[in-house]
Amino acid sequence: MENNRPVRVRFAPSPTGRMHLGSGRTALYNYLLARKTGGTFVLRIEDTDRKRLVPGAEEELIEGMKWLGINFDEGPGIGGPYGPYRQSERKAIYQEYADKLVEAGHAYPCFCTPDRLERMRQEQQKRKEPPHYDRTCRNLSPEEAKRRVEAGEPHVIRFKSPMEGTTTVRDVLRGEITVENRTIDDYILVKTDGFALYHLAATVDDHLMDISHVIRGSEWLPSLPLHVLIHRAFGWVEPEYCHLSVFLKPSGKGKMSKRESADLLKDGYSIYVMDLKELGYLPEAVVNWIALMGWSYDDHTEFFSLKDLVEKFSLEHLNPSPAAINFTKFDHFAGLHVRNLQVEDLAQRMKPFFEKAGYAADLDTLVKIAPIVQERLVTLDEAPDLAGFFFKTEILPAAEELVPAGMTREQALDVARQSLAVLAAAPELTPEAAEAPMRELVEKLGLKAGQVFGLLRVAVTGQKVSPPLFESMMIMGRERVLKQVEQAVRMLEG
RNA sequence: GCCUCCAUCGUCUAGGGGACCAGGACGCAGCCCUUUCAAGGCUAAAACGCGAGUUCGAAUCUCGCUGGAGGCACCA
Repeated sequence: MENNRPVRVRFAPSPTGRMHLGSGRTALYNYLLARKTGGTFVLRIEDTDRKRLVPGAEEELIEGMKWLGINFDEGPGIGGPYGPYRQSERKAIYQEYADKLVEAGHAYPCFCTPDRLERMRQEQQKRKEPPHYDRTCRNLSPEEAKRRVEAGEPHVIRFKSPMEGTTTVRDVLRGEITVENRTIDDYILVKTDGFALYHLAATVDDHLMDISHVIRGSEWLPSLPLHVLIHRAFGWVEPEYCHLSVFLKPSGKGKMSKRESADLLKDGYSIYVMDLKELGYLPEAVVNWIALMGWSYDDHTEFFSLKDLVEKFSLEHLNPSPAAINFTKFDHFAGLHVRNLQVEDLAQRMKPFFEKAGYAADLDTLVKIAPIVQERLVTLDEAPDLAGFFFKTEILPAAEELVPAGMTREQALDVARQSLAVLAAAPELTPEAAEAPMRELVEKLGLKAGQVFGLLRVAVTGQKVSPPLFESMMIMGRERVLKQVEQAVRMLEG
C-alpha cells in the first residue's frame, strides 16, 4: 500500500481555538510520514473565516508544534515555493479557480438569501428530510445568471454536484467508499463576500501545493466525495486520503466538550498541548502517548522517542476506530520519559518549575537532586513539592510530626538525641559513612529502621515524604543536617 | 431524520482463516523488595457485541442486527 517515495503532506489547522491533542496527533502523523520518506511537511493556516479568528491562536499552534518537536518545512514565517501559506492571503487564487469552475459548468452563482435558505431548512426538518439546498438557482440560464452577477446582485458560488450515479473515493485506512451522488449537496464554494469556503480552498491548495497525501481528522470523511468531485471537475488527480479516527473523552462517550475540558484542568490534566507543558509534562511523553492512540508498532513495543517514531511509523499500522483519551496511561508514559532523561537535562528542565514555586534553585544543586527525584516524578511540576526543602532558608517541622507512630514523645526525644550523637560522630554525612552506624543504632534501640529514619526525615527535610534520607543529607551538607537534628531535639524537649 | 465510518479485556492495542481455551501495555488486586514516596520484580482477575452464512476450520471473510462515533452552515 505504502511505498517510501518522498511525500508532500500538510497540516492545515484553522486558528479558531487552542491546539489540542487531536490536532497534535494529526500534525505528528503528517510530520512522521514526511520525515520517514524524506518528504516535505507543510503548515497551512486555514483562516478563511475572519469572524471566527482567535487572536494568538496561530502563535500558540506554532509554539505547540515547536514544543513537541514537530518542525515544518514550509509555512507561515518560513515561506517556501508554494506560498503564501495563509489562506487569507490567497483569496484571489480561489476566486480565479471558482470562476473556472463556473465557466466549465461545474459551478453556478446562487442568489438565494440566507433568509430563504433558513426557511427552507426548517421546512425540510419538519418533513424529516435531510437539510440540503433545493437547487433553485441551478436551473437559471447561464445568461440570466451572468446578467444578475454583473448587475451586482449578491450571490454565492455553488458546486454543481451530480444528481445521479455514485462516486467512489479511496481512503488509505478504509479502502473504497461509495456514495450516492444525490446525497451530495450543491455546497457553497464562495461566500457572498467573495471568500472561499473550506471545501474549495483546501482542495485548490492541496492541488496547487502538490500535496501527495492528505492526513486529517475523520470529521472530514463525510465531505471527502465532494473534495474528490471538485478535484475531478478541475481535471486533477486527487491525492491519497487518510482520515484519522477521532479522540473520544475518557469515558468513550463522544468528543470532549469545552465545559469538560475546563473541568479536566482541576484534576491536573488538559487536552490542550500548551497546558500540558505548563503542567510539567515532558513533550516526549505527549508525543509517545498520542502516537500510540490510533497507531501501533507491534504487540509489545510502547516506548518511543520522536526519532524512533520517524523510523518506525507507517500508515499501515493505523487503526480506524475511535480512541478514548486515557490520562492514566499518559501519566505512565510521563514517568517513563522523566526516567529516560540525562541527569543534567532533567535538572535543566526542572529549574523553571522550582522558580515558579518560589525557590532560587541553582543548576549545580539541581544536578545533585535530579538523580534522587528522577524515579519519583511524573511531571516536573511535582519536583518542588518533593525537593523544595533543599532551597528553603528555614525548615520547621511540626513537633508532633517528629514523634513516630507508636512512640511516646520521650522515646522520640531519646531517639533524636542518640541519632544526633551518631551523625555528629560520623566522619562525613554520606550514605556510605552515615547509614551503617545509624543502622547499628536502630538495632541497639530495638526499633524498626522506618521509625528512626522517619523521625530523621521529618527533622531534616520537614516532610513526611522525601527523597531517600541519606542522599538528601549528603546534598544538604553536614552542617545544615546537624542543625536540623539539633532543632528537632530542642523541639521535643520543649 | 438522512449519509458515512467504526466494533478484541474498564482503557490503549496485537491479530488479516489453522501458530489463539486470544498476546502486550495502563489501571485494578495480591505478593516480593523497601527508611517515606516512588521505581522495579512476580502472580491474578479481565475481551473477540449478537445472529446467520462461507469453510474441514472464523476473532480473522460475507450479510443482517445491535451498539458507538462522526457529519449534514455564506464554520473549519
